[in-house]
Amino acid sequence: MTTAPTTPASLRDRKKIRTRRLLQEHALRLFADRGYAGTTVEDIAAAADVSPRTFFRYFASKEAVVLEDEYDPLLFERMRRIDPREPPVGAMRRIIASLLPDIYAEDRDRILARSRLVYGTPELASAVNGQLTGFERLLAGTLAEVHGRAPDDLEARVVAAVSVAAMRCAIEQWVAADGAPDLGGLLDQAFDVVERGLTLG
Amino acid sequence: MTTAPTTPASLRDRKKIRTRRLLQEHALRLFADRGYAGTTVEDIAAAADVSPRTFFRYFASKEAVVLEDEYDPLLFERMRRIDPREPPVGAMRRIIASLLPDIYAEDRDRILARSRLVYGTPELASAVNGQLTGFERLLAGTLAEVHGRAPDDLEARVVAAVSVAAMRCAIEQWVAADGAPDLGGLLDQAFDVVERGLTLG
DNA sequence: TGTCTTATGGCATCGTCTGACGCAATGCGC
DNA sequence: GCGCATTGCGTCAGACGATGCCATAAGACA
Repeated sequence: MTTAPTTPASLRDRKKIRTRRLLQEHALRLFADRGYAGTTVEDIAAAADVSPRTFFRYFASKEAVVLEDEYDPLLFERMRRIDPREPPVGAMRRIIASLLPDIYAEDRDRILARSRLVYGTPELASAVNGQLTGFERLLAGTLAEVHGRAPDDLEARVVAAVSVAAMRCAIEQWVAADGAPDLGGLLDQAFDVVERGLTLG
Repeated sequence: MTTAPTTPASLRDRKKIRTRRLLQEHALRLFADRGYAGTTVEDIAAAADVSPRTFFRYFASKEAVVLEDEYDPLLFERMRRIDPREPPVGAMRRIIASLLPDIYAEDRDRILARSRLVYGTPELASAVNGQLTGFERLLAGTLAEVHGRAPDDLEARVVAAVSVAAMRCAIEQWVAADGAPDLGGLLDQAFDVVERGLTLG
């Protein structure tokens, strides 16, 4: 994932980054140990050796510490550059496929663990849906703009919503199978169903 | 909506039904007045003249008082009777179309008001997504069963997820336009996009 | 070193939600 | 009607998430 070298800047900034990472790591460890509901923000703060108040300065909510995702911005960035002549679904496939290898190489296990936690915890699953909705909205807007349609165009929204839904299915399946099958293959399968107009093979 | 006459049964049961309805009505009224966040469970309980503790005996959460929906079971029921030879999307269209007139006639305004509240309140929007996920899962299971596939079949899940997504888009559009366009027409438009493999017209 | 900025901790508070317990209303067999 | 079992409800106490406020400590900068 060729994380940019990002000079640590000042001591202050380095500390902030460190605290943030500490909080997230301890949180995920504790969640895995005692479950999400069985872990309080106080526990996490204590483990990271900061006050509970400070936890909420880094994360807007207990959920946020799990949902923070560094890949969304990347995906957005690429979406914005879609060629209007390219069929929407094809574009989605291509972009995801181009992002996947990097993610796979570097963060596969971390993402898998986090996903297991998310899908095993109703509250988190619901929250991640909210996140996907945001993504969907942005995607719909981009699609509408690229194709010269009104910002709230129904067809653009459907394309966006359906693409996200297909993607989500593939990922869920992947997580459910403990990351055993190739995610790229599952995504292809899912998008194939969509492209042939939702008929069962 | 030809609500079954359902004899009121015992006095106790009638009281329970009454309290439940009271809580829900006052809640929706207060939410409309002061907003969702601006209304506390204590307010609702006071308006309905019960203790806050009692509120939670009727509704599992503050959200639940909004999300309670009497149509889901109906939709489920019809889904279960799908003919395997019928294309899945066509079946969805047909079932929804058959349900719509009744809902439209009786509860259109109530549903519209509730939907406005839900989509205008991020927390509720997220919660309703969770509800849709449940519906999606059930639909996927039914589809898989009807077509003789494994319960977690990816294609069945994609079909379910995508159908629900398309439906959701149409409804959101309908609500955003204040119920002005015909919901049936929007649903047709949305499903058309899906059936032609997600190409923009 | 001295000063300005900013991150943090502590405290208080609100709101959601849950468990425990006792009381009162209802249902029911007589 | 009467007495007993059932059950719905209010009260109390409390955990937990989340936020505002203020004092203080740590880092930035000259």
